[in-house]
Amino acid sequence: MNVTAIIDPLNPPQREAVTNTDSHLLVLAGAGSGKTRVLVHRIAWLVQVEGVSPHEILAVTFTNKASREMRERIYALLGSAPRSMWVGTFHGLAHRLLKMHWQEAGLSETFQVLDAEDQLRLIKRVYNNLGVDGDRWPPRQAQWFINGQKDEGLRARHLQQTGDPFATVMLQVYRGYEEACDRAGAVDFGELLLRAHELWLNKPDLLKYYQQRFRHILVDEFQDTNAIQYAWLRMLAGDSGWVTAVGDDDQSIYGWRGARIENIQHFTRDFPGVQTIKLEQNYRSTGVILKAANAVIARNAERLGKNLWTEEDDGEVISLYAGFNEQDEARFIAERIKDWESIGNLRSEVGILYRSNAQSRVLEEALLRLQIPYRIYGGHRFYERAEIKNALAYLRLLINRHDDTAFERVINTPTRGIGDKTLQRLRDTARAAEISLWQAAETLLSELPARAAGAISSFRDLINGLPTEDSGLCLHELAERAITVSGLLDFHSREKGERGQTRVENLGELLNACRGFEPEDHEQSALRQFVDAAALDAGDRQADSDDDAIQLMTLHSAKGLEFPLVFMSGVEENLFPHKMSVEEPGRLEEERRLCYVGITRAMKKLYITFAEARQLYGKENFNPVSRFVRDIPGQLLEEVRLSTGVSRPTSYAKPSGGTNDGTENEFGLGQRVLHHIFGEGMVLNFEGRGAQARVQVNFDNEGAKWLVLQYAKLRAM
DNA sequence: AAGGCAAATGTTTTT
DNA sequence: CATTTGCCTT
Repeated sequence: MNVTAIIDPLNPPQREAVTNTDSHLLVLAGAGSGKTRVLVHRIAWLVQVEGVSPHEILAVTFTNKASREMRERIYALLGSAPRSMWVGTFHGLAHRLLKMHWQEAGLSETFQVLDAEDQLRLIKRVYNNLGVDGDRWPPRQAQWFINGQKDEGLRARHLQQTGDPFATVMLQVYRGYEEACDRAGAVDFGELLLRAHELWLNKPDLLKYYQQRFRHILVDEFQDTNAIQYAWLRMLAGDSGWVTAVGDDDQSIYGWRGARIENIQHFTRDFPGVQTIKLEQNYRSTGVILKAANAVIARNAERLGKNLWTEEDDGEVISLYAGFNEQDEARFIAERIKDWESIGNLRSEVGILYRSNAQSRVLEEALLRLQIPYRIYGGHRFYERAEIKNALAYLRLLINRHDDTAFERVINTPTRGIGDKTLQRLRDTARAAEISLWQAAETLLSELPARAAGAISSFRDLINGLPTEDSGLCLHELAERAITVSGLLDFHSREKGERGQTRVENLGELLNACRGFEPEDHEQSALRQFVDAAALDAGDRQADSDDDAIQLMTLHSAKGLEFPLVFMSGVEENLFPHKMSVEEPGRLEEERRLCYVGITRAMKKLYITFAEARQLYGKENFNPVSRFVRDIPGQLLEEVRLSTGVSRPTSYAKPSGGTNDGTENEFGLGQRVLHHIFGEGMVLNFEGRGAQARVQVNFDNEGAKWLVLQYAKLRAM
């Protein structure tokens, strides 16, 4: 195989990052600087030039999407699929380890992965058992607490008892939750990492085996690693493994969920002789966009320091638009998109980004009005939908009758007359006798009232009567039987409104996924592997990528993507940076990095928009433009002038008829005005007529005020 | 067991 | 404001 294919498409620092094999490597890869390319080419280099066996390589990412992409690109470059290489997410690899060594890890062979929803349910049950008041201590807070501790590698027994009532309750819940998980053979996401770490900690022989095996460890998005992931990596590397960490401190936006940007510094400290390589040449954006991004991020104090540059031209300036409210902002965006389409561009080349999901609504409405197809990211993903989880629960019961999470989920779905009372009895019995709910149901059959007993025994017969893994049927046939015989399909189809139909469609989609599923190994049944894969992969948010649609998403989910045309919307103080983050400097820096991420998504043209007035949670807010916009040098920005005579949104329309005093002609909505005391501002709203006519103005320095027109002596500007 | 109503609650999200 | 949740009723 030729070396040139590996290194020819690389610039000098990329080449260095690919070929340097005599030290640990820290690759600081700016946005759009070809980081995945470096990872993939480095793997190819190791295999084809250095003669490293794929067997000795472990590459780890954060998302399934990233690991899929890496696999595909390795395959494309090497021309073969190296089966023995471990490529996956932290959670996926940990899961794989725990499956292989379930005994050593102290798990049951059929342990189940809990997703966030399952976890919360279980926590609520622990609350019930312990008699903890859910109103005083919201279960979500306990979930947050537990996950946070696990991210740090801490179990309940590691935590100190303090006088703080909150901490005391949380600790109590954490303990109860750990017990409940153990009893149920359930493992949450954080637990996967924690257990995998402890597995090596407690079984030095196993650790030694993996240390000797994985001589080369490559980590993507290193800035997003949390404490336990870092500890895991460090342990695996030992004294002999070579680590390549690729990341960008400027794109660390997940600190709030445990990611530790400091791991980058720790890496250079903990691994002797780390070579640091910066990738600063950007292949994505115009000069203007990069200069703006650099200017914004430069104001962060805690940086390793990088400056993106490009060989491309400056390109178009960034357009800044001040909408007088969020509807106007959205309308502006939709109109610019119409322009974009009208000159023959694709809609899929456009991304609309926002800080929080709540902002998508108005944007959607505006797009709908102009009949622009869009796709919105976020919300529930495929394997998180109720109907899909119900179907999977039946499949899980097929594999393991003692899967209590699954049992609870479908014992009465579709409803078969097993109420809360019966279920609580099952739980109590199961807990007292340390048996599964399934077993408890068997035991209680004779004691339960006839109706409940009948329902339970028919449920048992139903599950027992379903074809199993070794029935010779293939995966999708098994699944189809399960959802039809159980009555689940029927149940969901009967749901009223559009919902029933979507749910049936989704169940059909699930069968499709079964049909297309390719099992990894042949030791386990396809069914088992499918159920596990579903637990670890939430599924793509939307399947059909062939239709040409605008992409709407939060700034967070935009990381890693790029669009020729980008709208960054709602760029206002208190929204972005979010008001929850402005107090602490550290959190503000993260917001700034988020802004940097947003700007660098744009390839050709960037619009930044904000609203002078915004309805949020039923209250009107007047926020000044974001400080981040002020950080962008003026010559890179062009303020889009409001067209005169902006049409007034219907919600503001006054009752027609009567004489008009002419104010509407003099001061239109969005009109800039000057007041002798308050200075400059923008007209937001009108009220009343004649002598009572009042006008609402958002002054640049004084905020929004209502003024009586006849006294205010406003001058149009 | 389903429907109706009041109350709570509302960054960011992957696994 | 609007959506979700939990509690209550039928």
